[in-house]
This record gives sequence, C-alpha cells and structure tokens, in this order.
Amino acid sequence: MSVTHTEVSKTDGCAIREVLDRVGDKWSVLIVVLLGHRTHRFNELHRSIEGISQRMLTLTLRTLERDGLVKRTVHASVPPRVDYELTELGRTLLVPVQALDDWARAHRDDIRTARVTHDARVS
Amino acid sequence: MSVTHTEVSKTDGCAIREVLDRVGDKWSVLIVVLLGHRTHRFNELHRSIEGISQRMLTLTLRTLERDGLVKRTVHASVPPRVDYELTELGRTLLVPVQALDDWARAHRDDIRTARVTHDARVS
DNA sequence: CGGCATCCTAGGTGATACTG
DNA sequence: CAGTATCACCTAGGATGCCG
Repeated sequence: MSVTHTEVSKTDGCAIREVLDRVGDKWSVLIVVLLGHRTHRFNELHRSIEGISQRMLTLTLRTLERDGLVKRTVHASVPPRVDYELTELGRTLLVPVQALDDWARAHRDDIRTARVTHDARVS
Repeated sequence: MSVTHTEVSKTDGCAIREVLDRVGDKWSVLIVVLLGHRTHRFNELHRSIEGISQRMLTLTLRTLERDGLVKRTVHASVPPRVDYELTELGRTLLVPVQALDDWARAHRDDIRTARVTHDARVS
C-alpha cells in the first residue's frame, strides 16, 4: 500500500472521493462501460441503459463531457445524429472501473450471503 | 474486455452498479481504506475522517458490517472499546479500490484542466 | 466511549410536456 | 432524433440531544 499514514488528509486521502463524486452517481459508470465497447448514439444509450430517463442521460453525458471523459460529436444531418465516445482519458478510467466490475462479479454472492447471515443473526 | 454485448442486462451489466450502490456513498470507501491500514476504534475513525458525523459513521459501519466487509468487535470493558477491522472479503475489495485511487491521483489534474477548458469554451 | 432517536434540509432523480 | 424546461419527490446526510 502506498499510503502509510492514518489520517485522511485533504491532498491525498480524498483523491478517491473526488472520483466517486464524479463517477459514483447512478449512471456514469454504466455509460463509461458502454462507451468502452464502442461509440454510441444518444438513443442507443437510452435504449441500452434500462431505467434511465432522457433527462438523466443528457445530464450525465454533459458532465462526463465537461470532465473530459466523453467526446460528443454532432453530425449536421436531418434527422440530427449525435455520437458519444470515450476520450483517451475516459479509456484510462475503464481500467480501474473494470477492476471494480470484476470484483463485483466475483463477490456479489459473498455480500448477499453475508447479508442473509447477518440479518438472520439480528432477527 | 470480458463483456462483449452492448445492452446492460440485469445479470451482468449491473454488477458494478451493485458495488457502487454499497460503497459509492460518501464515506464507505474512506472507511475501507483506513481499515485497510489497520484496525481502528470508533473514535479513531471519527477523528481520522474529517467532516463525518457520528450518525453517518455509525450507519456506514453498520452497513459495511452487514455486507461482510467489516468486522466489529466489542470489548467488555469500562469505558467500552469497539474495534473495527476489514474482513477477508473487505481486504479483497481493497485491491480495486486502490486501483481507482491510483487513477484518481494520476488524473485528477486532467479532469480539472478539462473542466476549465470546457467551461471557458462554453462561456 | 460508543452509540441511538429525532428532526430537518439540500439536491439528485423521475415524470411529464414541449422544441429545433 | 436529440434534446430542454418545469415540477414534484424522496432520501442521503447533517445537527442536535439523550443513553448505557
């Protein structure tokens, strides 16, 4: 482990919180993962992400674009066509996100089991 | 990439959302990281994590315990002493969390720059 | 020391309707 | 197709006070 001190200092310990503040919301990582596969159009994302509202998709994409993780390309055509893709920075984020995803798949059952066990003991 | 399809299915695509639903909150990862260093007492955590309320520390620890990520040990003494430490499962989570932390430290400036640039262009 | 109970607010999110 | 605008809600989280 690179961090050896105990306190959560402003300059170091909160780095991970900074990421989570941006990507820890309800939809960002989902979008990043999807765009990790390939470029998507707006409605492709809308259809692929079950449960997202048009509003939240727009807002989340705007934030990701602002943070330099996603690139938005408008094609001047009728009907309009807008493509979204990961930037270079966005692709680097895919690595740790994938690591977290792998952990999730490997241990989701462990958590579920722990819950059931714990809840049974408390009852 | 292990996932080759595009849709976010219930069985696969939401695994990462499951993790974020649990540790994507404001304090969980911070606690996990601190406990990754060593066992902490309640008030040690309270002092180490700047800005956390007693209420949220308790609630977060309870959830982490319930999910099998943290082990809580009560020592029958006066005054009472309660130790918190990572479980085996909790320690495995430390790996991807650390990966995310590394990414954060490496790219926080990239995001900040992207923001400034983007905001300047919009203005 | 290590909590829990209560109250309360801010903002993240959803639903719906409208537009270039 | 790809948004924007408005409203309304709900809950994560903070503040405070009491307890074993």
